[in-house]
Amino acid sequence: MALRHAVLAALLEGEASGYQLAKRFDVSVANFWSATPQQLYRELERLERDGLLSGRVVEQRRRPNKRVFTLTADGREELHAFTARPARPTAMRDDLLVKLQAVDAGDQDAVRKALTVRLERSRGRLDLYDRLRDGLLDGRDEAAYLSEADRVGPYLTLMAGRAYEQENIRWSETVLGILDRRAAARR
Amino acid sequence: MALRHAVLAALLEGEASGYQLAKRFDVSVANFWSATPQQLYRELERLERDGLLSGRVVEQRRRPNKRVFTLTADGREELHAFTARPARPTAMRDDLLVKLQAVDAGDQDAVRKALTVRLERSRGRLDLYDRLRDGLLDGRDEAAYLSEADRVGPYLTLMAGRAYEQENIRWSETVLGILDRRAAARR
DNA sequence: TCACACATGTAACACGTTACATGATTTG
DNA sequence: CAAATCATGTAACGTGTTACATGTGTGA
Repeated sequence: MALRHAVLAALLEGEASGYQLAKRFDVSVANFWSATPQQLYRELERLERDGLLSGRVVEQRRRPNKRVFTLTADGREELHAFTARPARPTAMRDDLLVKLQAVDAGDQDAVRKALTVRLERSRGRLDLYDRLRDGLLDGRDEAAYLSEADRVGPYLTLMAGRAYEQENIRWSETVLGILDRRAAARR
Repeated sequence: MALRHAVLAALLEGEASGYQLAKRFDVSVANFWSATPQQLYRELERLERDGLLSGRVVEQRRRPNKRVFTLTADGREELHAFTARPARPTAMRDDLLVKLQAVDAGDQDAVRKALTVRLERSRGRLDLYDRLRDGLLDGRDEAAYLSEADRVGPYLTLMAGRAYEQENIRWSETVLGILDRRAAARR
C-alpha cells in the first residue's frame, strides 16, 4: 500500500495533474518508487475518493483541460502516520541479475550486452541526479544547504539514487571486465 | 514474467522441493529476486505443467513426503533464451525511501529509527554474503576462483549483493548523521 | 511441553503491466 | 507534414501479498 504514500509524498512538492505527476515520478521519484501513468491515474482517483487529495479542473485555452490534485489536511496526516509505521524490508527484483546468475548456462554475449546497456543507463541517471543536485544546492555547499533548507527529504533520497547508480557503474565495469577476460581465455 | 526464470536459475544449483527453494531464495536469491513461498509453489506447478521442470515424489520416513523439481532440457533452453532477451530497466520500490522523502512532514524519530533498523539489516546481510563468499572461494583468491570455477554467475550476483549492502551501510550512516545534527540544531 | 523446522498448499485480494483509445497543439 | 507532447483514461490480464489450514518430528 505504499504507492499511495509515494504519491502523497510527491505532492509535497506542490499540486500536479496525473500527467505532470507521471513526469515527476520519471525524473525523481522513480529512484525509490516507480509507477506507470495508469497506476497514478487509478491511485489519484482513490486518494480523492478517500479525501486525502482534492482535485479541481483547470481550464486551458490551447490545451485539453486538466485536473490538478492537492494534498488535503487528511492527506498530510495520513502521510505523517505512514512515516511512523514500521517499514518492511525492501524486495529486490532485478531482471539483469537473474540473467547474470544464469550466465554460465546462457548466452554470454547477450548478457555482456545487457550489462553495457545497464551501465550506460546508470551513467545517464547519475548525470541527471548531478544536475538535479546542482539545482537544489544552487551554488551553496552541502553543509550550508542542509542547515538552511526547510526540506531535506528530497535531497537525501536524491543522494541515495546517486550512490546507487555510482555503485552500479563500478560493479558493472568490474563484471564486464571479468566476463571479457573469461571470454578471451576460452578462445 | 521473470519469477519463472529466477526459479529456473535457482534450480541450476540442483533439484529442490518448494520448501528448500524458499530457503534458497531467502539466503541467496532474495538478493536479486525476492519471492514468497506461496509464489514459489504456484510457479513450480506452472513450470511443471509447461514441461520446464519435472517433479518427483521423494518418500521420507520421519518426515512428510516431498516433491523435488529438476530442470528439463526445455527448461534449460528457456533459461538460455531468456538471457538473450532484452532486460528491462529495474523498478525500484523502497518503502523506507518514501518515508525519507516525506521526513520533513513526518515523524522524524520514527524515520531515524527505521533507518537504524535498515542499517542493522544491511550489516547482517553483508555478514551473510561474506560467509557465502568464503564458502565459494574455499581458500583460493578471487582470481584463482574465477579462472577455475565453471560457474561464475552465482559469485557475480553475490558480489552485487555485497556491493549493494556496503553502499547501503555507508549511505544510512551518513543520513543518520545528518538527521541527528538537524534534530540537535532544532532544540 | 513449547517452540521451531519440515512440508504443502488454498483463497481472496491488492497491486502492477500492457495494449489500446482519443484528440488537440506544438516543433522540426 | 510527421512526430512529439499534452492530457486522460478503459479493459484485460499477470504478479505479488496476506491470512489461513494441516500435520509430524526434533531439540531446548
